Amino acid sequence: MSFDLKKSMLSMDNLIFGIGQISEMTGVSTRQLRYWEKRGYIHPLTKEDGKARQYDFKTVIAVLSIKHYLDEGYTLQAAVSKVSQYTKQASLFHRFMRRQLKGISIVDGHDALDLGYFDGTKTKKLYGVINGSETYFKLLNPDEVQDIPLG
DNA sequence: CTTCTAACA
DNA sequence: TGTTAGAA
Repeated sequence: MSFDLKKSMLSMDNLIFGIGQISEMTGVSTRQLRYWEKRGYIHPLTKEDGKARQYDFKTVIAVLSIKHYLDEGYTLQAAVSKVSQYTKQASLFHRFMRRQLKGISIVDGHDALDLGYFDGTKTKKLYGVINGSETYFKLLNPDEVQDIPLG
């Protein structure tokens, strides 16, 4: 099987954690984690009666995020709401990039995101150039840029 | 030793 | 929420 750039870049999933691990990583008690679950705020991968819960990495991020807002003084409900908004935006961004990111190239001597053909003529591609902290877009013919091998 | 559920502080 | 008991 070949190396999947998008998968490796846009999904740091596949890792599984136990409730104790998440508790240690986030500072949220196992009691709280089970309570948040009952409230419908987090969802274990598996939830068979009497058996240990398993969580994915996304849940770790969610718990850390909720914890962050709780520490800021938000109520649990408000914290979850905040995280939900962020999660939705991240999901949209993720969906877009997963579809549009074709690879990494060199444009103007800098790293650039290959965002694919800009129009239906399949002549020019849109590149997102990254020059240090500065970024800008550029339309170029694919043969005008140097592609960086992936994987 | 860790996690689960349920109940009490 | 913390803690605890007894079972798994």
